[in-house]
Amino acid sequence: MVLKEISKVKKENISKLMVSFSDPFRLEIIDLMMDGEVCVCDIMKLTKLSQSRISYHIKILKEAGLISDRQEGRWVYYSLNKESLLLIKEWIFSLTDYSSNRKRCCE
Amino acid sequence: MVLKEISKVKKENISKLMVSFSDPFRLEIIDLMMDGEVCVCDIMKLTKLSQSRISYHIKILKEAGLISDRQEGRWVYYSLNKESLLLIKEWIFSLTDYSSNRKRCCE
DNA sequence: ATTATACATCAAAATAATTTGATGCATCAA
DNA sequence: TTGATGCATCAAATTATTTTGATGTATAAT
Repeated sequence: MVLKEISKVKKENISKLMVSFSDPFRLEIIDLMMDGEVCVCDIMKLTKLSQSRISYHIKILKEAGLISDRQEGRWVYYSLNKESLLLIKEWIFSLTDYSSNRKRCCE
Repeated sequence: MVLKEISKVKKENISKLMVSFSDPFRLEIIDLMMDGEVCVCDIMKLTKLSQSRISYHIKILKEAGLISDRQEGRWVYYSLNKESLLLIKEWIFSLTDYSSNRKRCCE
C-alpha cells in the first residue's frame, strides 16, 4: 500500500492522528496509557498538569480516535484504541516499505 | 520496548518527527517523496504551493531528520531518510504491542 | 439537602505555527 | 558579465493551538 492509494477518509484520520501526536504533553499522556487505563486524576498526579489542560489534550486525542473512554461513577477511564494504532502502523509500513523502487526525479 | 524506556534523545527525535507529520502539506510532500527524490520545483508543479512555503515545510522535515538532501547544480533533491522511518516504526511497534499486559488503574 | 469530587466546557489571553512577499545567494546559460 | 533559474531566508501578517481560570454538570458521600 502506498500513501497516495489510501482513501481520503483514511488520510484524514491519519492526519488527525499525527496532529494528536504532535504535542509533547499528549505523548506523555499516551505514554501513561501504555500501562493501561488512566483517569484524569491519575494524569494530574503523574504529570502535574492542570485538570482543564489535561481535559483539553484528552479531547484532542479522543477526537483523533486514538483513545476510548469508559465511565465508572465519577471517574472516566481512558485507554488507547487498538484500531487507530493499527491504522498508524499500516501507514508507517507503507512509508518504510516504499523505497525499493525509488527513482531519480526530473528525467 | 516501552515508550518510557526510550532515551530522552530518542524521545525528542520522535517528538520532532511527529510534529513534522502534523501538517497536511507536509504529509503531501512526504507522499511525493515516496516515489523517489524530488526537488522543490517538482513539488511546486505537483502541489501548487508557493516556493517559499515549500521551503519552509522542507526545513521542518529536514530539522526533524526525516529527509535528506543532495545538491546537483542548481537543484536540491530531497528524499526520505530510512533511519528516521525505522525509528518511528520502532516507536509505533512499542505502542501497538503494549497492551497485552493492560491493567485497571486506581487500584 | 448539602457538600465534595471528577471531569467537561467556555471565553480570554498567551503562545506558536504558518503564510506571504521580498530579498539574497549560488549556479548556470548566453 | 549579464540575466535567468532554483532555492533559502527573513520580517511582517495571518492563523491556529495551547493555557488559564472560571463556571457547569453529574455522581456520590455525609
